[in-house]
Amino acid sequence: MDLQVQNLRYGGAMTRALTRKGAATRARIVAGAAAEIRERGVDEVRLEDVMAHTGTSKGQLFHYFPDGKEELLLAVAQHEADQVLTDQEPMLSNLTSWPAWQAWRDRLIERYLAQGVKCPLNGLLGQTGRRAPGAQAIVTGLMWRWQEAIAVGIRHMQSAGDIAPDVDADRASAALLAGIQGGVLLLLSTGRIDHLEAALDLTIDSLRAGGDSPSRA
Amino acid sequence: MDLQVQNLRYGGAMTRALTRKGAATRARIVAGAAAEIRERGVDEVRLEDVMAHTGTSKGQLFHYFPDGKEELLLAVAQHEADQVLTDQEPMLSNLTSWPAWQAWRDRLIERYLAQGVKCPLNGLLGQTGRRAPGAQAIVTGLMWRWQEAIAVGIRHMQSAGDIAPDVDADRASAALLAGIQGGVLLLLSTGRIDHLEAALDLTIDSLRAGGDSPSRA
DNA sequence: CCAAAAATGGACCTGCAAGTCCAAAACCTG
DNA sequence: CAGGTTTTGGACTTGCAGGTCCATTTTTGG
Repeated sequence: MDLQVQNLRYGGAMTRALTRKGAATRARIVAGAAAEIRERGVDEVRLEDVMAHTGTSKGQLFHYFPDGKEELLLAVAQHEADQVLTDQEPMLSNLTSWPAWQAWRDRLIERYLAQGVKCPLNGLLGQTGRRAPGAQAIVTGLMWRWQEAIAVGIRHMQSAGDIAPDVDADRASAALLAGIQGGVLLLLSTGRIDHLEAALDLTIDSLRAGGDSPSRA
Repeated sequence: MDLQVQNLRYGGAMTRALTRKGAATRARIVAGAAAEIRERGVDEVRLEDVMAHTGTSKGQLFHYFPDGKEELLLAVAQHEADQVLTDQEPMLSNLTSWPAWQAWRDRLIERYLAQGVKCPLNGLLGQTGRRAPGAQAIVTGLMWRWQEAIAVGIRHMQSAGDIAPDVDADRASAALLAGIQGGVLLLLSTGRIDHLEAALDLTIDSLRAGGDSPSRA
């Protein structure tokens, strides 16, 4: 029945019977839409733009995304969310020494500096987030994975004696992630990278110094 | 010529000749639109919704906002931006002791906890931000005022000897603001207030402890 | 009380972008 | 190659939200 089938499941229903060619087209649409959205913002992108940019027709769009724009945006969101973490590798998974933390920090700065004002997820959160219930889940999942990766790094440093053992890794990683997100947000709105730098450096320095003074429960 | 006139200027052109009644109607539209947007999100709100919610007609909308939706959204953004800082008073302008910082922190938590998922500015930034050039300026201005208020608080604490003098107030306030923004963003996407709490508490604690170890230039 | 200006109501227009439909081509399997 | 399935192209429909327009009412200063 199914020959070269690639089941790509997202929300509830699964897509079936995708030919190799079909899968390629589908991927091309997602990638093209993602690029277009990064460039112009979510609500500035019409389906027609995606068609033009990817060399596809309306029939194809609705063939691969029967629920239309919403489903496409969901796929794009997933695509972009995965990209965010991938872009931080292998640093993010190797926070095992202070130079390694520094390298990760540098990668983040470099990446967002290059990206500039084009943040796909902020837009997708704001706009897809309310419409599609699934987009919320995608972003939440990304944040959770991100924070957990940081927490793993902190715990590793603790086990090596480089971070005080009384630091709450979960709270510290939550704070650091918040600083990153806010830094990116401020980069988006003000165009300056200062906040991201300051948040990263000060929070990491605080971990280095003595970390979480448990003055609060 | 002009009797009871209230000139409300925003971007370039100024609105002229506003009767008392007119000003009231205009204010009612802005407030109603803001409420509607907070409730449903920017792109879910149609002009018709605003009309229904404020008891106005299309003629009125375009009478007070000749440039249509864009101009209205700009006015709403300004309205909401002002509100953000107002909601933090008088705490934000009185960061003169550690209990005062704590009170400010508590107010922030309380406020955003109550507000929950309804963040007007995030949506307005994402959607109006790209369209209208002015919206970007509004948000930037808000962030700048916010950060400056925090910096003033830090400097005050330094002059009182409660924060180490080698702390860079600008960098520290930038980091704290980033933590707040990220915390709110994460509240929006995950529904949990943990990140905001962690960012606030850890950053303030770090200021309390010894602050900015100037290991980096 | 009058004339000018502002405020209001609501019918109407218009463009556009999402979504529908179907017929033709390409493709796979046996 | 035959028959079914997937893929593709593009014309057509549709709904709707933003914006225009003007006629009517209200307000205002003198």
